[in-house]
Amino acid sequence: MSEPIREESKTSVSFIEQFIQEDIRNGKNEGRIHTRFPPEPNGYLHIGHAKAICMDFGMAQKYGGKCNLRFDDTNPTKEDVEYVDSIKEDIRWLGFDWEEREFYASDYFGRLFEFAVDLIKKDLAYVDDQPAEVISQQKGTPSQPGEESPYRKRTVKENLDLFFRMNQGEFEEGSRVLRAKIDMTSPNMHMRDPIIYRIIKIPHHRTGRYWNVYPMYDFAHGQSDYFEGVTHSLCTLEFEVHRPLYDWFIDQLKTGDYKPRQIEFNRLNLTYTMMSKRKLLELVREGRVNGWDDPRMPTLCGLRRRGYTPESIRRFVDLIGYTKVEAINDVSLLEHAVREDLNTKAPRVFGVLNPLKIIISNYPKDLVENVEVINNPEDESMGSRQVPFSREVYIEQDDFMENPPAKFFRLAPGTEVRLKGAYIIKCESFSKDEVGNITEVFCTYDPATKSGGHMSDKKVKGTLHWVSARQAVDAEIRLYDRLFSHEDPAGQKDEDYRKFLNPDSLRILSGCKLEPLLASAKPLEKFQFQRVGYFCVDYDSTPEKPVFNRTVQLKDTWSKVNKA
RNA sequence: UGCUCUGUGGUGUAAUUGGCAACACGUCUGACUCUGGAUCAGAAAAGUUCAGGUUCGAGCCCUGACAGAGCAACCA
Repeated sequence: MSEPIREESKTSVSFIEQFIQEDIRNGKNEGRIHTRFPPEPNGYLHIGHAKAICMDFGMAQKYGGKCNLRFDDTNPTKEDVEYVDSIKEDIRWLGFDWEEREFYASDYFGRLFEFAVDLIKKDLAYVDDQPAEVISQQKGTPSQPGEESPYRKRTVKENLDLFFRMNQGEFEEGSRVLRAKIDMTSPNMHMRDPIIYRIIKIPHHRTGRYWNVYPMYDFAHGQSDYFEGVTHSLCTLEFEVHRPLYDWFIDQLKTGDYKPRQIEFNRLNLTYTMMSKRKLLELVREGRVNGWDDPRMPTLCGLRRRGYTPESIRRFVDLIGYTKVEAINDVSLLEHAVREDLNTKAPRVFGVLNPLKIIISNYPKDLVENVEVINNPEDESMGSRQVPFSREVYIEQDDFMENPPAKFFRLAPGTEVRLKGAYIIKCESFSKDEVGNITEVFCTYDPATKSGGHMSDKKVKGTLHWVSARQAVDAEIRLYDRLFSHEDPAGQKDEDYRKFLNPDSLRILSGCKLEPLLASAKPLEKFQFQRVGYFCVDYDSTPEKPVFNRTVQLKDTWSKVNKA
């Protein structure tokens, strides 16, 4: 027998990978492959970042290179150590390792400052004393060229003096900036004398009050790549127009042949999902969700708590691919990826969400039997377990119908069904309360039909999952639905997205009945409740009060029966 | 009105670099019933934004339109 074709060999090679292969072929940068993942520590990582992480670390892995983790911490007004820690945890959880290469743009503040001084000396940078609005006005518009600042012709000596004094804290925030001297008439706005240093007096989370000037993104990113020996700087599409500036700075800086290269790819967008860090922060602050790790959030910690596996997220990223098209990916593909993964990993267990009591009138009152049930029919190695069975059991409310339609194979007056792993029972009668709700169903069982017994091959139309009433564990189950009811909340006008919030995104069911072994389930353990869906034990679960989050629903094909 | 990028079934991606447009998700059929909402079998669905050109042959090359996105933070 030949080995099945490896998943990897079926996947096509992205345009980025083609560039990388070409660079290796040409012996560029001695054939080294070195990437980096550069988050700004101003929020939690979400599934969009997972796409970048998989690319950055994935390419290094595949081509025997390295991938650095670098925190892009050039703006102390927005950043915090809280985020640094969560980012590291989430990358590890996803399954990637930066080894000892944990870097910070702030590590390079000294060298960047020197480089800026260098540019000043070469008359390629100057201090501008104008206020922000004036500088912005002089920049022109995308269709109209800008005009030069009156300070553009300052002498090198004066620029040097002012820049040092800016850093000594002599001037107020906003009073002066350092700009690169490039071309105010360039068709590319980013080349119109970009601001490269600004005064900020808020302490930095790592360097404290040491600096009073901080480099802008464009002045830090490429250079940091260069300092670290990065060869391929992969980022998202919106940085495409920054590339000439990226190259300009590195050309001023580089001394040998080595040069990093920026390549852009498309961002991950998901239907019904909002990925803007700023807006996610708003949802947290306004209390519309219960924190960054609320299972409805698209954050990695939210998905983790919801029961998504790192494998399923990596698989999803692999499925959607990397291109330059602004795509909106269907969440159903992500859901498919989790089902696919969990289907093989999550043991099947009995859990009844909406219990209906069955009383088996001819079953001995005090008898408790243990019946054996397979843990995963797709994987024998997962073994089996014992489940207690007794005279009173719960089944799912919608597994019983008083007036069943055609093709309803479950329990109804006069019909027989098998209780999975146990006996065939027959419905004899049922009782209702004043308002007409069915309260109890009375059945009889046939002792000869026990699973594995001599009459066990008797045919019945349906099989139901159940939980023994006396031994059942009462649990709380949280059903999560999509946070937004609009397919593209992120595409809406800034403040509009709130009106697409789905009021039913969280439903809490209490009094759910589970089989006893689930009382000792550990947080983050995953199960498939037979016929109901995939569930994950929540962090705040206790043996006294187990709490389960629904990871994802099974595909609902049984509803066809109800429609008929 | 400028510059940069992008247009392939409903969605996301392929197409050995010029050779019968393929795969996945989704949708719809059907089979299977000691639960597996799994699995299996099948179907519908694009002629590649449009118009020219080169070629025996174009999704791919050329020209010109059209459409969408990004760019005017002392954010990243």
